Amino acid sequence: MTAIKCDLETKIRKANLRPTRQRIALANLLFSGGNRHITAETLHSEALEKGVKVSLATIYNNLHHFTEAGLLREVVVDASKSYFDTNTSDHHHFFFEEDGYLEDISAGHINVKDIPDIPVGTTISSVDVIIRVRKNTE
Amino acid sequence: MTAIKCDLETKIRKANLRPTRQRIALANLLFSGGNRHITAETLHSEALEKGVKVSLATIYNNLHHFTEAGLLREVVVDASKSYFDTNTSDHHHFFFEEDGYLEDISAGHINVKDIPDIPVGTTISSVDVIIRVRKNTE
DNA sequence: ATTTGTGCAAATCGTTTGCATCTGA
DNA sequence: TCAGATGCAAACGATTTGCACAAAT
Repeated sequence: MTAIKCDLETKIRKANLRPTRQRIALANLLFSGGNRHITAETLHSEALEKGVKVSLATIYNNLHHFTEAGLLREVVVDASKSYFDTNTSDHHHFFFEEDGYLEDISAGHINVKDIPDIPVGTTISSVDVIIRVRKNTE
Repeated sequence: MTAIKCDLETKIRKANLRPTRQRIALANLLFSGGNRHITAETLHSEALEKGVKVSLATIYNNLHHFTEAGLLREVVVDASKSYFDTNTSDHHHFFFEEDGYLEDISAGHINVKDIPDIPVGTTISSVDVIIRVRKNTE
């Protein structure tokens, strides 16, 4: 427990953030398992379930702080809510439309070739591939 | 003018929609030029500018009707607002992050290869490639 | 002591909905 | 006639903000 906490504290400190009780708890939920895709709401209820008292405002604050610090990556797949991905490396996504579930696709599994020229004075900030998947209607 | 109107009316009729004054006016704004990327707000103000009286609710209704009818395609690039594309063919997008501007990339200009297997019982509903572009900071 | 974070409730923004009224077939 | 469209205003859900209080350095 101390080990994990220490790791998280260092991680948080490196991001120039103060390791507060709530922040550590959220980091713990986010970064202790494998890769995760969460929304503010799911993280909030998860926190409450585990007895961590945090307000939604704090959830949003920290999701944004973590994102700015490069600890999270925002994934835009749904017009109505924001997803955050704990996998910040270069990769893509399956999006299961019915249940709003995301799954990583490692960058190596998709070849994006022949990207057209971009306007002078601009830089590519990311190339996002989203494969939307639906259950068969039979 | 009649020619255009007639074309639009047929288009609307084929979509099983009634060619009402507002609907025709909106279709005219959407489908008379080349390919366009619009939001509810931009379409609304454009309509008002041209003296077409339409409520926002009607704009939303019709954007959705047109989308369901396959006359428009929704593009999810920005968590805070929805874009609709008059180009419904298979293609991708540049997204200029600073000004929220979209630009088409024809499907032929990007090769997406080696798409991984999708779960049994599911079908790919679309493969969206978004190249996010930012102005250089110099 | 000073700066940063937190929680609450109110405010905001895009979008949707309910309902009375109008309009096209 | 009458289903389908429209407009308005109210409702909505996700996100944000303002501000008083609490915690970290």
